[in-house]
Amino acid sequence: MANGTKERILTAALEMFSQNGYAGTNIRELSASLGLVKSGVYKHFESKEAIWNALLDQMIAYYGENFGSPEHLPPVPDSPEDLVTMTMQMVNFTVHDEKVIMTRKVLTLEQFRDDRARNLATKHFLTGLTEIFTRIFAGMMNKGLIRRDDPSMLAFAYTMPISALIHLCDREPEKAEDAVRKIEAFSRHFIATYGVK
Amino acid sequence: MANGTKERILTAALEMFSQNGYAGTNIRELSASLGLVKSGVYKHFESKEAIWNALLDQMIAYYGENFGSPEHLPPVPDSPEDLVTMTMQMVNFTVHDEKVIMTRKVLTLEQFRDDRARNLATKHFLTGLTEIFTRIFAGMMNKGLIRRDDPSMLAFAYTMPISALIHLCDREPEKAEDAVRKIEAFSRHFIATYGVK
DNA sequence: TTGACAAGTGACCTTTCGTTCACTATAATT
DNA sequence: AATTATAGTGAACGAAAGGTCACTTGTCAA
Repeated sequence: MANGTKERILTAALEMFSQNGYAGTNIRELSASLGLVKSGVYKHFESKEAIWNALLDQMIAYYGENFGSPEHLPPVPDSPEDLVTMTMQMVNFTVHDEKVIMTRKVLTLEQFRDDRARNLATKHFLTGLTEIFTRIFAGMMNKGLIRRDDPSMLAFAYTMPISALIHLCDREPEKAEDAVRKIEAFSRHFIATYGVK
Repeated sequence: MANGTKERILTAALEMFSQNGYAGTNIRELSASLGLVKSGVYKHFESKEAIWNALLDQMIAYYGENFGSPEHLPPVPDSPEDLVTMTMQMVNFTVHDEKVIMTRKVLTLEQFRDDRARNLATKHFLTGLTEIFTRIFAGMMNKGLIRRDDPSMLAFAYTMPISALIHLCDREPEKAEDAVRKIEAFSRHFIATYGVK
């Protein structure tokens, strides 16, 4: 006993919420997937909503630690090819990491119902990505790698098409390979457009 | 009697599904919002799933008629400013039309559960938009308005940031004005980048 | 006028849901 | 050794879900 069941419940909840949404998930299945009976869950959480809130706490904390913090910023690329490489590393991680995939799906499914999910979704899908690449592009402009321009506009123009293809991977995983290739092609096209010759 | 109740049910279903999702919607509330009792709904649809399927049929047909058909393509702009104007017309419509908003939300919420919703979501959010603007940019290249380049790549690069901000409007309607302004700024930046001088 | 039918009602059924509770087994504490 | 806390069980509960059915009512065709 006493074996991190609370964590296992949260993991299972993430999995089920990301597949069926909050309303489409029931405690019976959730506990069964952990090999225990549904009342056992209530020894660790007082309600379904408490599970949801704890999961959101965890997601918010995870995001803050891994994406929201300034010290976790990727280094400024040294060459156009470096930007492509760095981008593809990030993309390959985010497209294949199960936990990150499920987090995106949950935020997608609950963004209209829960305020915290709404806010985190906007960070995850829009402002967070843009902020990271604003710094990157500002750095690359200083290094003379890309033409001087509004770095936040470039970041927006760069990250949103990539984000759209990441969403496609979540929706149709069998298209993931194509999507990743398309991202790389887009990245090269982007650097060809904005890079200095 | 006999007053298009079937249509009214579908309208109410679109509204409720787009707010609470399929699983989060119940027939009692749905019928109550139409001023009738839940068994009345079953005179028009044999089950909740039948409502869902009919709604999807309707959404697919609507998309085919208004976006998927070649004859409904917007004309090729005659100037860079024309592209901005046309874009903002489309954006202002899509961001404010209740039915279109609710359709996007439903597709967002059910894309992981229902195959037809999945396919329509990809069309709606990705391939459909890209195809339309591929033709537009090809036409603009022929007119010498923008530099020769891969039109489908440009269409992708143009539509996805716009799409991301449209999703933001769905998620946080109070930010809609800002988002629309940002779309216009992006559109101008895009044409400044790819337009011939 | 009557008969048929479509549309809507209200009571009811079954299932499933989230949640509670008395109880048990185990491990740690005193 | 006795006690206490923790984690888990299984039965049960009330509410809410989707769905059925006998019945009523209004409309129109024969």
